[in-house]
Amino acid sequence: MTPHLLDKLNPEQLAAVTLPAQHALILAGAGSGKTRVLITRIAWLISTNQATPQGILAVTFTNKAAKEMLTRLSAMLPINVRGMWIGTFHGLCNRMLRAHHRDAGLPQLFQILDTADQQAAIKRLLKALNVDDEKFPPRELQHFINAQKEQGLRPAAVEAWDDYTRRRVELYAAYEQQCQREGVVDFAELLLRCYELLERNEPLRRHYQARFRHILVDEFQDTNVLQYRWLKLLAGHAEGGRAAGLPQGAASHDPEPRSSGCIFAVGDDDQSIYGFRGAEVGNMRDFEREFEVANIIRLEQNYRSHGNILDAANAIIKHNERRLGKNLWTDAGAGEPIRVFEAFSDGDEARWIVEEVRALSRDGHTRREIALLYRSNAQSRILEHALFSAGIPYRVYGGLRFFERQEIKHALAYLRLIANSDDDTAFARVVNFPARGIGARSIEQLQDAARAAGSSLFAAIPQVPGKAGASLAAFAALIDKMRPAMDLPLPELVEHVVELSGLRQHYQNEKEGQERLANLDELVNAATSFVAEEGRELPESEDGEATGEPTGELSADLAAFLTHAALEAGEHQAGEGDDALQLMTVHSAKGLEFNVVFMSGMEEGLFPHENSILEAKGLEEERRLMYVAVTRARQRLYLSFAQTRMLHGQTRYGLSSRFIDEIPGELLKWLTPKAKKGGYAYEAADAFTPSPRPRAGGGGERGGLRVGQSVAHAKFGQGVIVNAEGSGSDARVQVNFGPAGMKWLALSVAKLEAL
DNA sequence: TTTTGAGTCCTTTTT
DNA sequence: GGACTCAAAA
Repeated sequence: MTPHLLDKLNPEQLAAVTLPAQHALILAGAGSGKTRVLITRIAWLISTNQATPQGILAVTFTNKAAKEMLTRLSAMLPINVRGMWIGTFHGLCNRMLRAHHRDAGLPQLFQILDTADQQAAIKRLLKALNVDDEKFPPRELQHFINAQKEQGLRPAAVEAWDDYTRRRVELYAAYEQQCQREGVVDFAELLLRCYELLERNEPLRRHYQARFRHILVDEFQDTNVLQYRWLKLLAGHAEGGRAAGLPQGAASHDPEPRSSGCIFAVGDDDQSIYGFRGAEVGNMRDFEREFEVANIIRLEQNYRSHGNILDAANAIIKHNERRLGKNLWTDAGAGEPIRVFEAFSDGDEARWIVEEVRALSRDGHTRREIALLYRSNAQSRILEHALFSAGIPYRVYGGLRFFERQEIKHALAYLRLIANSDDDTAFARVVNFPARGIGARSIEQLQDAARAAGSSLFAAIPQVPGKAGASLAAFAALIDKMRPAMDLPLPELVEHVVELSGLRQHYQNEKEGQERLANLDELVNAATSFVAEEGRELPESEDGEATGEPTGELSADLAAFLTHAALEAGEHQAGEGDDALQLMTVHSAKGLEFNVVFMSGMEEGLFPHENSILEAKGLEEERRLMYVAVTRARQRLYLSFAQTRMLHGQTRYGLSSRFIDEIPGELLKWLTPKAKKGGYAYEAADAFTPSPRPRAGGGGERGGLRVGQSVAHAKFGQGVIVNAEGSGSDARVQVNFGPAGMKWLALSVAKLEAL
């Protein structure tokens, strides 16, 4: 027992940590010590012998959070956390599927498709079935399939209302067959397959139910339908109606005796920002009702931010209607006001940030403690450019991840082919890369042969006659030649494959190949550190699986590495230890905190993003995102926006974000003169041709129209011009008509009346 | 078959 | 601004 474990907790935190073994819901505001409560709870359960490390399952959403949990836990307790079931939903499901791959109907070395792989697989499928990808855009189909899976729906269970959807369901079914044949699994499939495994296999389900006495869930507000059902299954909570979408109710109390664990869920409905990928805030309410949660504890004291920052966050989130309700407070002082800066252009904004960062550095702030946040990844480029020119070290999270770079994916595809030659996605990726004279026609022949034989592309190679067949056979020979290298240690295997595949040679010959070569070397390093990594989980052997398989331990290394590459694509970052400025999207900033936060791009259409402005639901999610952004800051918060911004090669004119207006004025300190809304916009009257350095205010106007101008339209009603492009007779304006939506109107056609 | 160049669409956020 | 697709030329 570690007596000082509970020392520094406040009464609410203490109550949460030491709750009896019942279902519990902790509503934890930003910075209220949520993670701390979760970790201390685990430590407390173990050190008071209420649970064994093996009896605990703790699940998070990001690898970052899972890793942190493991580190902090091992600092608290003198135990080996290695074998513990702590990880992301995807990671834990993967682990379960690997352990019971046969019961789950998967090959032992099944591969995981990331988003790009999945899209490639769908494109390949559409091509093979001769489906018009104009009518069924791969991206859209991908979303459709994932959405169904996240609802827990197999093709047979999807209700198709129209022909279009019926066809999409057919394609969904075909996609499933393809994946099954190739032995690959996409992200959503990991969860669904694991859920079905537990649901159908009663002994297995009982085994895990009996084992996991305590199930702890971080960021519960981000769970989707399927994840919630998975949790229910593990906690032995019977599902109501089996049919999808049926509200339970009939079976609200346990038919099975309580032979299983209880759920300790921690969440903050105000920080639910993953609705776009199926997260259901409603799960919090459902959980409360279905599990008859007696213990709801609110953690409202914030230990992170100064008062002004917190007041701003509270003021913003108050504009949302659907809330469980909670108000953060702090006993730290009010602190500094929130600084607001208006820039002429995105470039000016970036340069101003650079200057401000320099000043902060002079004042003794560490760069590591300064974060630069933005709404979308595309915004990072201009910031990076300015920082790079200024010689300020920085580190970008997210964006193009290491394992998503093309040269890395190519190398991994060779490795995947070695592990599983049926992996057609990997096959298609590298069969002609580097170029070896196998073009579209040869592939087509091969595909026909494969379809006729019902086999994978690789297996169908001997079927192809002639010259194409010879080239293909040479490729097959190449892969076969690589295979013995599986007996080498992983880093050497990677090195070997980079060499034999001709990738190294290829990039050496390429003009821009230097960086790619460096990345391939980095991949070897990544393999080295992966093998050396201490905290890596060992292959599960408790259920007698994974014995007697022909595959040796080394290929288990390979499989684990490939899994790591797919599941933890973002984890591998160079320059981790440096004192660098932190750049990331608001989404990836969740769960982190910094002394100083710059929130850039505070413009209507960007933040809130124009795609979400129209529906209340979308806008509320944007607002929660803003709430997350604001609450990342401990001492100082900057909000900045630009009047013009380059977006997809076009100049866009922005208004300041409504979220700035939602902060009480007395909390703000304008670093530039505050203009009246709509009034500051320079007139774009010159037929809206963007001028390089727009003048502010004044000047003549044409037809009384300019960005920020209120207008009236006969059909759509009143609105505000938010954007403009083109000139002369091509001039078009984008108008936000509020309830009637966002419209692009040609000035020569639409009759707009200036108000 | 491969390479190159013009043209198109894109972009929200992540495991 | 860039990744990707498709057409024409080597």
